[in-house]
Amino acid sequence: MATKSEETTQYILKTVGPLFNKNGYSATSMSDITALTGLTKGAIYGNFENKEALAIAAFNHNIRFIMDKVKVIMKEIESPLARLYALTDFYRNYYKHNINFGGCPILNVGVDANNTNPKLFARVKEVAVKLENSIIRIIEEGIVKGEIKEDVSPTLYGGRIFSLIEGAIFTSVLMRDDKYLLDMMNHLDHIINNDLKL
Amino acid sequence: MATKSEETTQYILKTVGPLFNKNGYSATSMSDITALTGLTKGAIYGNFENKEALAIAAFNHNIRFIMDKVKVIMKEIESPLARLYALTDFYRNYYKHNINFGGCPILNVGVDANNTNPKLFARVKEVAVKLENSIIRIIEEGIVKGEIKEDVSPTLYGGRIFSLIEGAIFTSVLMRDDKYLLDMMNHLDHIINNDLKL
DNA sequence: CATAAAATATACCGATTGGTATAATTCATG
DNA sequence: CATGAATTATACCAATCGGTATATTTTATG
Repeated sequence: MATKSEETTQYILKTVGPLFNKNGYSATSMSDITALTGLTKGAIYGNFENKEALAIAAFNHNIRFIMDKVKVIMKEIESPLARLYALTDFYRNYYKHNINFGGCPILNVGVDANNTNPKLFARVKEVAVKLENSIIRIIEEGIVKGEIKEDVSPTLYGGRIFSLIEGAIFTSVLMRDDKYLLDMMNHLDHIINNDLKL
Repeated sequence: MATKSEETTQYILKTVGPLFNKNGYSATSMSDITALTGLTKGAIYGNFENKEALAIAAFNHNIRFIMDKVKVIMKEIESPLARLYALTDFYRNYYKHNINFGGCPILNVGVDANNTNPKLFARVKEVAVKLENSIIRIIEEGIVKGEIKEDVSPTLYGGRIFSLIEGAIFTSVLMRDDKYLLDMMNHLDHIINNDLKL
């Protein structure tokens, strides 16, 4: 049980996470990392194979950082429809909670790693599919439980809701204004009420 | 009239445009640029002050490359409502026409330059606002011409449509599947028909 | 508290980075 | 077609890049 090493590993990840999320892979140098963490290359390379492995680990850490909050909220709610409304509420608060963190890791790394870092990009895609599927499963469950219309396509609406959220995060982070995200969540509530809700 | 220099300038921009759009600012080196163009540093730095100025010029070139196509389409159409439908049709074809080009420059550079390159980021924001405003103006004109409901907020729907499009492009480029973009344009048509159309 | 192992720091590596001074070449024009 | 100006190529710069070998320090344990 390498306690000390595991501690520094976690310290590095939580410190470097926002840095990678804000600056991207190429714009983040190992010197930036040693400077911000206050550690030396020995400590970094003692715990991570190379920069790429560190970036992937940091991305995973960032995702868990956000998704753990969602899971806590979702665990309390059994109704699929209520879970969808909870999702819009979660993203209503997303901007103010995540702007200093650099916005959405899926969006940032999805754009950043595309065409430049295949391994990192593959991991982002994996997480995106997972997230999309979790929305799809909520809708499917809603249909089974008789809360959502039977003729609704879970895959179609799952992908649509995912795109819709990412787009609104992008615009709000770009414009430095959460109004886009807030309005989109109103629109999403409207979709739930009119298209999904039975 | 510096003809030769202006020719190389344009050649550099059209060659380097897709490179910057796909790889981003930091991941694109001057060596990449000289290699791809077949020119030397003398030619590059003879026509552009530095890498940053070249990246901004490349972004502007990329934007014009796409927006010129939109303008050509829009010029033929006088009805605001018809112009909105033409917009959804334009983005239905967007993926297959732009995937080799690297997707949407506003999305890519908006994410890439955020927190890392203030000048480039300011330019992206400027273009995004301009694009958003052009959608807003279509809606405003639609209200004036009695094609769109009077109680519709042009700014709200302008921002919403912008976010919606960018989000769908992101997901389609991430997933390497244009189904997200196609479905979102169906959804956008639905919004136009139900929320906007009088 | 001695000791071996684990973890971190130090010093260094070749390669590449963006950028520049200057040489060579191509260009337009009288 | 000679000539000066505009343009591009060459050779080089210090700084930084990601990464590594080794020395030092810290840690856990008998």
